[in-house]
Amino acid sequence: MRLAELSERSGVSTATIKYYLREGLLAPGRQINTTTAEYDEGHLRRLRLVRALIQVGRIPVATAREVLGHVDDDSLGRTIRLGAALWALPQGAEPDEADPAVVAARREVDRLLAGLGWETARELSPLSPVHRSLVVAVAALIRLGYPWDAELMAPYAELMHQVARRDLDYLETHASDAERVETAVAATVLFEPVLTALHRLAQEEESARRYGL
Amino acid sequence: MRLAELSERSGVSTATIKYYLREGLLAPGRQINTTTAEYDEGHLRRLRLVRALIQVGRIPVATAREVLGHVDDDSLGRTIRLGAALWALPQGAEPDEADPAVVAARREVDRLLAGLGWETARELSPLSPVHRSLVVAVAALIRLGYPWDAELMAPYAELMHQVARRDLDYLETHASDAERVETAVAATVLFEPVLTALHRLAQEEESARRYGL
DNA sequence: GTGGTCGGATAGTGCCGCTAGCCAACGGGA
DNA sequence: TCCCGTTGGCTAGCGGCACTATCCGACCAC
Repeated sequence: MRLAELSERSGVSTATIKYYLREGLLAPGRQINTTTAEYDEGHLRRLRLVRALIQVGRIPVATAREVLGHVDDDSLGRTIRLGAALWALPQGAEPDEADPAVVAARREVDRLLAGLGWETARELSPLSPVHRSLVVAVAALIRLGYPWDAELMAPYAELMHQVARRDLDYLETHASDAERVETAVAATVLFEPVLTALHRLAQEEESARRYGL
Repeated sequence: MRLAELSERSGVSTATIKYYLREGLLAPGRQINTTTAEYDEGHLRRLRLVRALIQVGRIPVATAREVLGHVDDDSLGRTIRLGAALWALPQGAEPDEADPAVVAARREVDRLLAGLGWETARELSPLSPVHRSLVVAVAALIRLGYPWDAELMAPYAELMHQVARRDLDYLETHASDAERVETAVAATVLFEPVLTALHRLAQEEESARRYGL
């Protein structure tokens, strides 16, 4: 398969594919001569993943490169690779530790994790980017004056834990060992828009039931 | 309160506040003379909301203007205003109806809503932007070759329905009538990053429990 | 009266995700 | 054998977005 066919089958313009190649999101094809390269089904698959991450998952190109770099890093074990890939995902600003809302948010998040017994999350908490983005989001709610503490978050966390168990069950049944890291990344990034949309639909539905249209 | 104080108390630069005033995200202050305007606590509160929507909720400035416009529209009833505000929220591309993945995704989403008995969502489905973004996200998963049908989504939808019930309970206990629309918008937009972060934390935790660190 | 601050306006900046155009080197069909 | 379309590589440019910097003339406190 050459560039034009890769473009046609993926629906991505040749100019954009060239851009992804330049940015290292897509491995170069097998060079046949100075002016021709051959791409395979793996390239097509990866290209579709890249598009999904960027367009549906709203991940910046630079972040996608980093994440996919970890996915492809054969020098590491599966679990580490996955951890590194997910570690690279979060975006968003650093919390300002001088802000009292941030201090309060951090306290509540730590209390939440303690109450849930999420020991892994607690051990990693000073470092984890996910933990940081949770603190930032909670701090925003507190700053707006909404009471938002560990007791309020706990049931939400339990529900998301149920979601996470389903995610991993899905992973175990639908992905072979070889592709598990890639599938895990896709699942983390692409389930989120689905969850968000279901959340909003559920809000609309429940709101209509309680208060009418 | 004048511009400088509004800036100091909100942590937003005067240049940015001027920009928000220009863009209509913030009502002008009470004009004292040609060169001075007076702002009040309401302006401060709104400014913090705007910042939260844009920075934490990642909503584009133009969308925030539209959403807040609906929140402030006194000519409509509360329910309508809220609906209009939430209607304006979603971002993201239009689905390409010629794409077989999109067709399949739409079919599964419709089956899902029928199975759940979410009649409101079904009635609005051809129009609702949330419905569209769900279709786009599901289509991306299908395009990547993941089996993803109504039966798989249903338990996720039920869980998000439980989340939505909590959201509305929270709204009923923590917001007065007057500020309910504003609170509802804040809740929809700002709970999402919290949920997303909890989701990823739960994934990390569950993954560590199943497979070790 | 004069220095500092105000609101208002305009132009510019930096980043991001492409996109367009050029080039010389092939290579498959007539 | 010729020739024209396509290729990979390269560089430059574009359009949108969220600010940001600067200037200006008006004003007010001292």
